[in-house]
Amino acid sequence: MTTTHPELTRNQSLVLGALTRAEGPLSAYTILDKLRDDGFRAPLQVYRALEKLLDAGLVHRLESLNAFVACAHPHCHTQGLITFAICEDCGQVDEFSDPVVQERLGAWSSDHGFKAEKTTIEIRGHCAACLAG
Amino acid sequence: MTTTHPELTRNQSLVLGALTRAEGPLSAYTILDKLRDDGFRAPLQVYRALEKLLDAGLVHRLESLNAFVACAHPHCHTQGLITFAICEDCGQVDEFSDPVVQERLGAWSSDHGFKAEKTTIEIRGHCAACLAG
DNA sequence: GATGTGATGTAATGACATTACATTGCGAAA
DNA sequence: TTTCGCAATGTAATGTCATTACATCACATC
Repeated sequence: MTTTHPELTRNQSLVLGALTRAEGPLSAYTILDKLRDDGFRAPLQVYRALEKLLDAGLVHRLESLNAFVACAHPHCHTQGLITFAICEDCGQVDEFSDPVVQERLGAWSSDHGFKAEKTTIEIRGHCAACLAG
Repeated sequence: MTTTHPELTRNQSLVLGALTRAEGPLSAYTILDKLRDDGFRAPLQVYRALEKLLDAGLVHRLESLNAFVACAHPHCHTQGLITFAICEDCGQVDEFSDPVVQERLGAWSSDHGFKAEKTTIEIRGHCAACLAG
């Protein structure tokens, strides 16, 4: 079994490349600036590519930052519920998945007849490296 | 012992009032529009009031909506970690706190030497009432 | 009365995202 | 092969969210 992503278009590859090279989240407009030399001119070119990459699970959106980051585990199937730990000093993002958290939030939803579509968990703080500084 | 909030200024009271009357999240600009008749003219008047209300724990910011909501439990002390369940149909927001979730995220932070400052958990979906619709 | 501080008023700008519409490239149906 | 349809793309304009900069006011303290 392989996780077959649909072939990426040129624009999608460029955006994914920019996010992968950057070791941290980028805003759509920052991506746009990085891709000017590749012919990008307008925000929509970035947002359209991001939409597909998000659907494919290759990129995540960080709601508390209004920014985007390349998935740390692009080979795996889309995980269930991902938590992001974001360092406010260096910008690094750690991505992990806790089954107990997922189970507890799922239980609340069940108990309340709530149908969850998308769950965001983001921890803002300071990573070990920066604390050691 | 009582949780004494500093007295609210006129602008802060107006903003809190608008959020309390609205039974759901409001954007800063929506609040501004609602308070035109009370003399509000500029976004900053709203954002300044929101800042204090957020600090006091009387209002929450929903990151995935870029909007604000009056706290459902304004009498209690500031809770630890609050999860928001947001209905995409009716806009209603449920607010709850799960100690196990808090414990698990805290454990991850400890394990990784990460110092959490602020954690966001938001579940977007459809509430029971709207599903019954 | 002079001074300092926190709240307020106003304008301008910056940052993030979407709508609207024209065009292009390419595969399938005729 | 031509035509049709559709997805991707290009471009401009606009909408939405948030902050910076600076002037003013209210009021307590000295």
